[in-house]
Amino acid sequence: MNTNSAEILREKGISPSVQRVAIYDYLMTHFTHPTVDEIFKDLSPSIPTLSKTTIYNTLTLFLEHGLIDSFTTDDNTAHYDGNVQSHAHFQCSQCGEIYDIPMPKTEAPQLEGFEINGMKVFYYGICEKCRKKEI
Amino acid sequence: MNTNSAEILREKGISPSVQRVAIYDYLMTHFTHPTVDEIFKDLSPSIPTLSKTTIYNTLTLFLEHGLIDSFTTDDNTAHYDGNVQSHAHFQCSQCGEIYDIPMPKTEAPQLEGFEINGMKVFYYGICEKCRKKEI
DNA sequence: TATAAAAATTGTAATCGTTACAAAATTAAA
DNA sequence: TTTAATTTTGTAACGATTACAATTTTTATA
Repeated sequence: MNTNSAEILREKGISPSVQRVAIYDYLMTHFTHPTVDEIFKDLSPSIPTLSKTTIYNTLTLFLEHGLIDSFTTDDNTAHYDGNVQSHAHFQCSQCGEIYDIPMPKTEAPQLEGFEINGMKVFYYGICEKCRKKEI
Repeated sequence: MNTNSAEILREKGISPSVQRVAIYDYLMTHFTHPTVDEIFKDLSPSIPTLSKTTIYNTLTLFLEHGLIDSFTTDDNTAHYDGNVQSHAHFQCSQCGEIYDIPMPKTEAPQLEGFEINGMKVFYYGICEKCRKKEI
Protein backbone atom coordinates (compact mmCIF):
# COMPACT_ATOMS: atom_id res chain seq x y z
CA MET A 1 0.00 0.00 0.00
CA ASN A 2 1.44 3.31 -1.10
CA THR A 3 1.20 5.94 1.63
CA ASN A 4 1.43 8.57 -1.05
CA SER A 5 -1.90 7.65 -2.60
CA ALA A 6 -3.77 8.93 0.44
CA GLU A 7 -1.96 12.24 0.08
CA ILE A 8 -2.85 12.58 -3.59
CA LEU A 9 -6.51 11.92 -2.83
CA ARG A 10 -6.48 14.41 0.02
CA GLU A 11 -5.04 17.07 -2.28
CA LYS A 12 -8.04 16.60 -4.51
CA GLY A 13 -10.40 16.97 -1.57
CA ILE A 14 -11.22 13.27 -1.51
CA SER A 15 -11.12 11.71 1.92
CA PRO A 16 -8.85 8.69 1.66
CA SER A 17 -10.88 5.78 2.89
CA VAL A 18 -9.36 2.33 2.90
CA GLN A 19 -11.37 1.40 -0.18
CA ARG A 20 -10.50 4.51 -2.15
CA VAL A 21 -6.81 4.26 -1.40
CA ALA A 22 -6.80 0.59 -2.35
CA ILE A 23 -8.54 1.28 -5.66
CA TYR A 24 -6.29 4.21 -6.45
CA ASP A 25 -3.21 2.21 -5.53
CA TYR A 26 -4.40 -0.62 -7.69
CA LEU A 27 -4.76 1.61 -10.74
CA MET A 28 -1.37 3.16 -10.14
CA THR A 29 0.32 -0.23 -10.13
CA HIS A 30 -1.77 -2.11 -12.72
CA PHE A 31 -1.74 -0.37 -16.06
CA THR A 32 -3.76 -3.19 -17.57
CA HIS A 33 -6.95 -1.18 -18.20
CA PRO A 34 -8.91 -3.28 -15.72
CA THR A 35 -12.67 -3.58 -15.61
CA VAL A 36 -14.71 -3.20 -12.43
CA ASP A 37 -14.90 -6.96 -12.24
CA GLU A 38 -11.15 -7.37 -12.38
CA ILE A 39 -10.60 -4.73 -9.73
CA PHE A 40 -13.20 -6.41 -7.58
CA LYS A 41 -11.66 -9.85 -7.95
CA ASP A 42 -8.18 -8.58 -7.14
CA LEU A 43 -9.07 -6.41 -4.16
CA SER A 44 -11.72 -8.60 -2.55
CA PRO A 45 -9.24 -10.89 -0.77
CA SER A 46 -7.64 -8.00 1.10
CA ILE A 47 -10.91 -6.08 1.63
CA PRO A 48 -13.49 -8.83 2.06
CA THR A 49 -16.43 -6.47 2.56
CA LEU A 50 -15.69 -4.49 -0.60
CA SER A 51 -18.72 -4.06 -2.81
CA LYS A 52 -18.90 -3.38 -6.50
CA THR A 53 -21.07 -0.36 -5.89
CA THR A 54 -18.19 1.20 -3.98
CA ILE A 55 -15.87 0.50 -6.86
CA TYR A 56 -18.28 2.13 -9.30
CA ASN A 57 -18.77 5.12 -7.00
CA THR A 58 -15.07 5.50 -6.43
CA LEU A 59 -14.10 5.27 -10.07
CA THR A 60 -16.72 7.84 -11.00
CA LEU A 61 -15.33 10.11 -8.30
CA PHE A 62 -11.78 9.68 -9.57
CA LEU A 63 -12.92 10.36 -13.12
CA GLU A 64 -14.63 13.57 -12.07
CA HIS A 65 -11.40 14.74 -10.47
CA GLY A 66 -9.30 13.78 -13.47
CA LEU A 67 -7.31 11.26 -11.45
CA ILE A 68 -7.98 8.49 -13.93
CA ASP A 69 -9.30 7.92 -17.44
CA SER A 70 -11.76 5.43 -18.81
CA PHE A 71 -12.96 4.06 -22.08
CA THR A 72 -15.57 1.59 -23.20
CA THR A 73 -14.77 -1.24 -25.56
CA ASP A 74 -17.12 -2.81 -28.06
CA ASP A 75 -18.03 -5.59 -25.65
CA ASN A 76 -19.75 -2.94 -23.54
CA THR A 77 -17.44 -2.91 -20.59
CA ALA A 78 -15.74 0.10 -19.13
CA HIS A 79 -11.99 -0.02 -18.66
CA TYR A 80 -10.12 2.21 -16.24
CA ASP A 81 -6.70 3.67 -16.75
CA GLY A 82 -4.45 5.15 -14.09
CA ASN A 83 -2.26 6.61 -16.80
CA VAL A 84 -3.68 10.06 -17.52
CA GLN A 85 -0.77 11.10 -19.73
CA SER A 86 -1.73 11.46 -23.36
CA HIS A 87 -1.50 8.11 -25.08
CA ALA A 88 -3.46 5.95 -27.49
CA HIS A 89 -4.58 2.34 -27.29
CA PHE A 90 -4.31 -0.71 -29.47
CA GLN A 91 -6.72 -3.60 -29.06
CA CYS A 92 -5.98 -6.98 -30.53
CA SER A 93 -9.02 -8.32 -32.35
CA GLN A 94 -7.90 -11.84 -31.59
CA CYS A 95 -7.00 -11.96 -27.89
CA GLY A 96 -8.68 -8.71 -26.88
CA GLU A 97 -5.62 -7.40 -25.07
CA ILE A 98 -5.28 -3.64 -24.90
CA TYR A 99 -1.85 -2.11 -25.32
CA ASP A 100 -0.71 1.43 -24.56
CA ILE A 101 0.86 3.12 -27.53
CA PRO A 102 2.14 6.66 -28.13
CA MET A 103 -0.49 9.21 -29.12
CA PRO A 104 0.12 10.03 -32.78
CA LYS A 105 0.71 13.67 -33.66
CA THR A 106 -2.33 15.18 -35.33
CA GLU A 107 -3.29 18.60 -36.50
CA ALA A 108 -6.11 20.13 -34.48
CA PRO A 109 -9.44 19.52 -36.20
CA GLN A 110 -11.02 22.56 -37.79
CA LEU A 111 -14.33 22.80 -35.99
CA GLU A 112 -15.56 26.35 -36.06
CA GLY A 113 -17.38 27.15 -32.84
CA PHE A 114 -16.62 23.83 -31.17
CA GLU A 115 -14.61 23.52 -27.99
CA ILE A 116 -12.37 20.46 -27.94
CA ASN A 117 -11.40 19.09 -24.55
CA GLY A 118 -10.13 15.63 -25.26
CA MET A 119 -9.40 12.94 -27.77
CA LYS A 120 -9.39 9.18 -27.69
CA VAL A 121 -7.55 7.14 -30.29
CA PHE A 122 -8.00 3.43 -30.69
CA TYR A 123 -6.15 1.16 -33.09
CA TYR A 124 -7.33 -2.31 -33.99
CA GLY A 125 -5.43 -5.21 -35.43
CA ILE A 126 -3.47 -8.31 -34.46
CA CYS A 127 -0.85 -8.08 -31.76
CA GLU A 128 2.63 -9.55 -32.02
CA LYS A 129 1.84 -12.52 -29.77
CA CYS A 130 -1.17 -13.57 -31.82
CA ARG A 131 0.63 -13.10 -35.11
CA LYS A 132 3.38 -15.46 -33.97
CA LYS A 133 0.79 -18.04 -32.99
CA GLU A 134 -0.70 -17.89 -36.47
CA ILE A 135 2.44 -19.20 -38.19
CA MET B 1 -37.23 2.40 -50.23
CA ASN B 2 -34.11 2.36 -52.35
CA THR B 3 -34.21 -0.44 -54.89
CA ASN B 4 -30.45 -0.26 -55.04
CA SER B 5 -29.98 -1.43 -51.45
CA ALA B 6 -31.23 -4.90 -52.33
CA GLU B 7 -28.67 -5.06 -55.10
CA ILE B 8 -25.82 -4.06 -52.80
CA LEU B 9 -26.81 -6.72 -50.29
CA ARG B 10 -27.08 -9.34 -53.00
CA GLU B 11 -23.59 -8.49 -54.21
CA LYS B 12 -22.31 -9.31 -50.76
CA GLY B 13 -24.13 -12.63 -50.77
CA ILE B 14 -26.78 -11.40 -48.35
CA SER B 15 -30.31 -12.26 -49.37
CA PRO B 16 -32.25 -9.01 -49.29
CA SER B 17 -35.17 -9.64 -46.99
CA VAL B 18 -37.62 -6.85 -46.29
CA GLN B 19 -36.08 -6.28 -42.87
CA ARG B 20 -32.48 -6.22 -44.06
CA VAL B 21 -33.22 -3.86 -46.90
CA ALA B 22 -35.13 -1.56 -44.57
CA ILE B 23 -32.28 -1.49 -42.05
CA TYR B 24 -29.67 -0.95 -44.71
CA ASP B 25 -31.76 1.77 -46.31
CA TYR B 26 -32.21 3.38 -42.96
CA LEU B 27 -28.47 3.56 -42.31
CA MET B 28 -27.83 4.91 -45.79
CA THR B 29 -30.23 7.78 -45.25
CA HIS B 30 -29.71 8.50 -41.55
CA PHE B 31 -26.11 9.32 -40.76
CA THR B 32 -27.03 10.03 -37.17
CA HIS B 33 -25.15 7.09 -35.63
CA PRO B 34 -28.37 5.49 -34.45
CA THR B 35 -28.63 2.91 -31.69
CA VAL B 36 -30.61 -0.31 -32.05
CA ASP B 37 -33.39 1.31 -30.09
CA GLU B 38 -33.60 4.26 -32.46
CA ILE B 39 -33.62 2.03 -35.51
CA PHE B 40 -36.32 -0.06 -33.89
CA LYS B 41 -38.49 2.93 -33.04
CA ASP B 42 -38.18 4.38 -36.53
CA LEU B 43 -38.74 1.18 -38.50
CA SER B 44 -41.43 -0.40 -36.33
CA PRO B 45 -44.31 1.62 -37.79
CA SER B 46 -43.60 0.40 -41.31
CA ILE B 47 -42.61 -3.15 -40.28
CA PRO B 48 -44.86 -3.84 -37.29
CA THR B 49 -43.55 -7.35 -36.66
CA LEU B 50 -39.92 -6.26 -36.62
CA SER B 51 -38.04 -7.52 -33.61
CA LYS B 52 -34.93 -6.15 -31.98
CA THR B 53 -33.22 -9.51 -32.34
CA THR B 54 -33.50 -9.17 -36.08
CA ILE B 55 -31.95 -5.73 -35.91
CA TYR B 56 -29.06 -7.06 -33.84
CA ASN B 57 -28.57 -10.02 -36.16
CA THR B 58 -28.73 -7.86 -39.23
CA LEU B 59 -26.32 -5.24 -37.96
CA THR B 60 -23.83 -7.93 -36.98
CA LEU B 61 -24.16 -9.41 -40.45
CA PHE B 62 -23.59 -6.03 -42.09
CA LEU B 63 -20.57 -5.41 -39.86
CA GLU B 64 -19.04 -8.76 -40.82
CA HIS B 65 -19.38 -7.82 -44.47
CA GLY B 66 -17.93 -4.36 -43.95
CA LEU B 67 -21.15 -2.70 -45.07
CA ILE B 68 -21.34 -0.56 -41.95
CA ASP B 69 -19.25 0.51 -38.99
CA SER B 70 -20.02 0.67 -35.30
CA PHE B 71 -18.67 2.13 -32.14
CA THR B 72 -19.60 2.04 -28.48
CA THR B 73 -19.94 5.22 -26.45
CA ASP B 74 -19.25 5.57 -22.75
CA ASP B 75 -22.91 5.10 -21.91
CA ASN B 76 -22.52 1.51 -23.09
CA THR B 77 -24.60 1.65 -26.21
CA ALA B 78 -23.54 0.63 -29.66
CA HIS B 79 -23.98 3.13 -32.46
CA TYR B 80 -24.12 2.17 -36.11
CA ASP B 81 -22.75 4.14 -39.00
CA GLY B 82 -23.60 3.70 -42.65
CA ASN B 83 -20.65 5.87 -43.57
CA VAL B 84 -17.71 3.52 -43.96
CA GLN B 85 -15.42 6.17 -45.42
CA SER B 86 -12.58 7.12 -43.10
CA HIS B 87 -13.74 9.81 -40.70
CA ALA B 88 -13.57 10.70 -37.02
CA HIS B 89 -16.26 11.58 -34.51
CA PHE B 90 -16.90 14.36 -32.07
CA GLN B 91 -19.22 13.85 -29.14
CA CYS B 92 -20.60 16.78 -27.20
CA SER B 93 -20.22 16.19 -23.48
CA GLN B 94 -23.29 18.32 -22.88
CA CYS B 95 -25.97 17.15 -25.30
CA GLY B 96 -24.34 13.87 -26.28
CA GLU B 97 -24.72 14.51 -29.99
CA ILE B 98 -22.18 12.80 -32.20
CA TYR B 99 -20.81 14.70 -35.19
CA ASP B 100 -18.84 13.41 -38.14
CA ILE B 101 -15.55 15.17 -38.62
CA PRO B 102 -12.64 14.63 -41.01
CA MET B 103 -10.12 12.03 -39.93
CA PRO B 104 -6.96 13.87 -38.95
CA LYS B 105 -3.78 12.95 -40.73
CA THR B 106 -1.51 10.88 -38.51
CA GLU B 107 1.77 9.11 -38.97
CA ALA B 108 1.42 5.34 -38.76
CA PRO B 109 2.20 4.13 -35.24
CA GLN B 110 5.52 2.33 -34.86
CA LEU B 111 4.43 -1.03 -33.56
CA GLU B 112 7.03 -3.62 -34.44
CA GLY B 113 5.34 -6.94 -35.15
CA PHE B 114 1.81 -5.60 -34.87
CA GLU B 115 -0.67 -5.64 -37.72
CA ILE B 116 -2.90 -2.58 -37.79
CA ASN B 117 -6.26 -2.93 -39.49
CA GLY B 118 -8.24 0.03 -38.28
CA MET B 119 -8.37 3.16 -36.21
CA LYS B 120 -11.11 4.98 -34.37
CA VAL B 121 -10.73 8.60 -33.34
CA PHE B 122 -13.08 10.31 -30.95
CA TYR B 123 -13.00 13.94 -29.92
CA TYR B 124 -14.82 15.25 -26.88
CA GLY B 125 -15.88 18.75 -26.02
CA ILE B 126 -18.78 21.18 -26.31
CA CYS B 127 -20.54 21.58 -29.63
CA GLU B 128 -21.43 24.90 -31.18
CA LYS B 129 -25.12 24.67 -30.27
CA CYS B 130 -24.40 24.05 -26.61
CA ARG B 131 -21.77 26.78 -26.45
CA LYS B 132 -24.28 29.29 -27.76
CA LYS B 133 -26.79 28.20 -25.13
CA GLU B 134 -24.20 28.83 -22.41
CA ILE B 135 -23.99 32.57 -23.10
C1' DT C 1 -15.09 12.21 25.43
C1' DA C 2 -19.88 11.91 24.16
C1' DT C 3 -23.13 12.94 20.85
C1' DA C 4 -25.06 14.38 16.67
C1' DA C 5 -24.48 15.15 11.86
C1' DA C 6 -22.35 14.07 7.64
C1' DA C 7 -20.09 11.04 4.59
C1' DA C 8 -18.97 6.59 2.83
C1' DT C 9 -19.93 1.79 2.21
C1' DT C 10 -22.76 -2.03 1.52
C1' DG C 11 -26.25 -5.40 -0.35
C1' DT C 12 -30.22 -5.93 -2.86
C1' DA C 13 -33.10 -4.95 -6.40
C1' DA C 14 -33.96 -2.68 -10.65
C1' DT C 15 -32.56 -1.23 -15.22
C1' DC C 16 -30.81 -1.40 -19.75
C1' DG C 17 -28.41 -3.13 -23.72
C1' DT C 18 -27.38 -7.35 -25.65
C1' DT C 19 -27.35 -12.40 -26.54
C1' DA C 20 -29.20 -17.25 -26.47
C1' DC C 21 -32.47 -20.10 -28.03
C1' DA C 22 -36.23 -22.53 -29.78
C1' DA C 23 -40.49 -22.01 -32.35
C1' DA C 24 -42.76 -20.06 -36.29
C1' DA C 25 -42.66 -18.09 -40.74
C1' DT C 26 -40.63 -17.43 -45.06
C1' DT C 27 -37.81 -18.59 -48.97
C1' DA C 28 -35.23 -21.66 -51.94
C1' DA C 29 -34.30 -26.15 -53.82
C1' DA C 30 -35.47 -30.63 -55.43
C1' DT D 1 -45.55 -29.88 -54.06
C1' DT D 2 -42.65 -31.34 -50.63
C1' DT D 3 -38.61 -30.81 -48.19
C1' DA D 4 -34.76 -28.44 -46.60
C1' DA D 5 -32.55 -24.25 -45.50
C1' DT D 6 -32.81 -19.64 -44.11
C1' DT D 7 -34.72 -15.84 -41.68
C1' DT D 8 -37.51 -13.79 -38.33
C1' DT D 9 -39.64 -13.56 -34.03
C1' DG D 10 -40.66 -13.49 -28.93
C1' DT D 11 -39.21 -14.78 -24.59
C1' DA D 12 -35.98 -15.63 -21.38
C1' DA D 13 -31.32 -15.20 -19.78
C1' DC D 14 -27.24 -12.53 -19.15
C1' DG D 15 -23.90 -9.06 -17.73
C1' DA D 16 -22.64 -4.43 -16.73
C1' DT D 17 -24.28 -0.62 -14.42
C1' DT D 18 -27.27 2.28 -11.46
C1' DA D 19 -30.78 3.28 -7.80
C1' DC D 20 -31.67 3.19 -3.29
C1' DA D 21 -32.22 2.56 1.47
C1' DA D 22 -29.94 0.66 5.45
C1' DT D 23 -25.53 0.26 7.89
C1' DT D 24 -21.28 1.59 9.12
C1' DT D 25 -17.67 4.80 9.56
C1' DT D 26 -15.84 9.30 9.94
C1' DT D 27 -16.02 14.05 11.19
C1' DA D 28 -17.57 17.99 13.71
C1' DT D 29 -19.33 20.00 17.76
C1' DA D 30 -20.46 20.52 22.41
